[in-house]
Amino acid sequence: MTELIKNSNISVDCVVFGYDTNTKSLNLLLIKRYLESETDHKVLVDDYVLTGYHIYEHEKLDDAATRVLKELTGLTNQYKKQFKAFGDPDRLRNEKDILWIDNEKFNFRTVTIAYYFLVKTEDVDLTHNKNQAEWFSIHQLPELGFDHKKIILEAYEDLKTKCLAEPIIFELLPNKFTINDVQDVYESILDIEIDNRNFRRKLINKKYIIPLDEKQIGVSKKPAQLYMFSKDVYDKMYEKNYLINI
Amino acid sequence: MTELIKNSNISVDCVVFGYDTNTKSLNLLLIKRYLESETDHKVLVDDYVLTGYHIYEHEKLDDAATRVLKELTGLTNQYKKQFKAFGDPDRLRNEKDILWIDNEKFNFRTVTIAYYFLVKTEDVDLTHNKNQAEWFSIHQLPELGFDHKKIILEAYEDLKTKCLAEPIIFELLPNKFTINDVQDVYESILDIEIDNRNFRRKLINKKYIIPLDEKQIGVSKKPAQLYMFSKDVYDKMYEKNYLINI
DNA sequence: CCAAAAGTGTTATGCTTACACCCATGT
DNA sequence: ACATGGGTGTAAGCATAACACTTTTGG
Repeated sequence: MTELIKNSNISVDCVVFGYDTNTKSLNLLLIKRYLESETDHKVLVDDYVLTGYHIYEHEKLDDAATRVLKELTGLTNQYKKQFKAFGDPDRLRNEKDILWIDNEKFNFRTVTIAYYFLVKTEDVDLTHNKNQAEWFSIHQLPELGFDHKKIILEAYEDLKTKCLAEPIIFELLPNKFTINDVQDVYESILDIEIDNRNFRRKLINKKYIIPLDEKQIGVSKKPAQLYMFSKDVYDKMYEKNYLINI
Repeated sequence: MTELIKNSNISVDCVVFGYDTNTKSLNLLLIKRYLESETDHKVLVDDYVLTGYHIYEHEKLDDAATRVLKELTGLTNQYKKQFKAFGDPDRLRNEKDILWIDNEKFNFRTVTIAYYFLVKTEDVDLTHNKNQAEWFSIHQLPELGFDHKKIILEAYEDLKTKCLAEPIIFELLPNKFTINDVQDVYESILDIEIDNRNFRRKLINKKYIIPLDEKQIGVSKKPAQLYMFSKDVYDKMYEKNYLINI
């Protein structure tokens, strides 16, 4: 199995952003890290971390990230961005991290290549996952191990910037959505309020936001018009306009 | 010397962008890679690569990049951005790379953390550098080893995007510059033409572009007004305006 | 006085922002 | 009929884009 030789000092870590259409909230998928002392059963470590793993000797970085996401969520083909490498020699040297690493036997000096993924929480089935994975609101994170708080915050900053410039927002929405759905996602990610009339006009004017011959069904109030996003149209009309905005 | 234990499978590579005010061109600093066969003196490898090196066991990634830049140029405190990690298992496995690595004895599976730096070519003294470093126009690159062409192109794309959104352009200019100098840098980086009247109005209206009581001297035609960029003013007035621009 | 680069103004258009009420639907 | 969220219009201000000539200086 030469395929499975690990590079013990290089890993990928995955920041999994999940948007929940029901609660209209941006969430983060974290896994539990728990360790008891063998002698007196004292709780040594009890917090959360990002999902991640070492890269294999013959594996591309992107493939390692995709593998790690798949193991946790079963999902493939999700939007993925490699956004930063973290390699501070002391990044795994907090007290709890040292206890954990003694137990798990990996390298204290591990450089991690951090990715973030965009998924819909509804697509993830957590009922029988063995990692005790849970969704947490981006605004109410639990205690985090390693340097994962830092990684998460940097991923979030990158996401905020990126969703202003590229149509990644639609990765977090179902294929058919209402204008207000889109507004809700922006408001959740950016943590701002947006004027509905202006937002609506702006979006409807985009040629790649295509109204469908369909309205919401099963909704208890006035059903809203559904739209789809056409990546084809977007890609065709897209020309970098080089607007200097400093 | 435990400080100097190398991580033989992790490196940093530095894309050094240099703007030459005289030729008004964006350049790249590359070092020569040359190898002859010991037996018949046939030229085995003769091309250029980015400057880079392995990281030391107790060294931060940023510090490794800074060290590498300093060794090549003598410069410190330059604008620096870690923009991507490259870790394809075959990234160092072209024919010439294999010959080179056999000679230099490092790991075929090296993940490199790529940085780019912004410098002024006039600040770099290449007259007695031992790496045979040379400046090349970003639009006329020589043959490049490893996956460094790919790394350079991705750095350049990132630079183009970033200079539209953040005032990094001034890293490439002297402290005192004319409005036309700034326009020249934008035109060089973005490879576009900009209307001088519109550009001038736009820049002069920025509060952080401060006119000095000085004009160009030693210039053979009408001397232009000099300005400076105030990072303080910029930072103070800067508020993220969350303009959705998709 | 000439060459060269610096510098200047106007108009049209489109996007952004601010703002408050009516409408359609399911229950 | 009513509660709920969906949906609509206008005006002001600002930034952008297009466009060509005059001014200043050193030589």
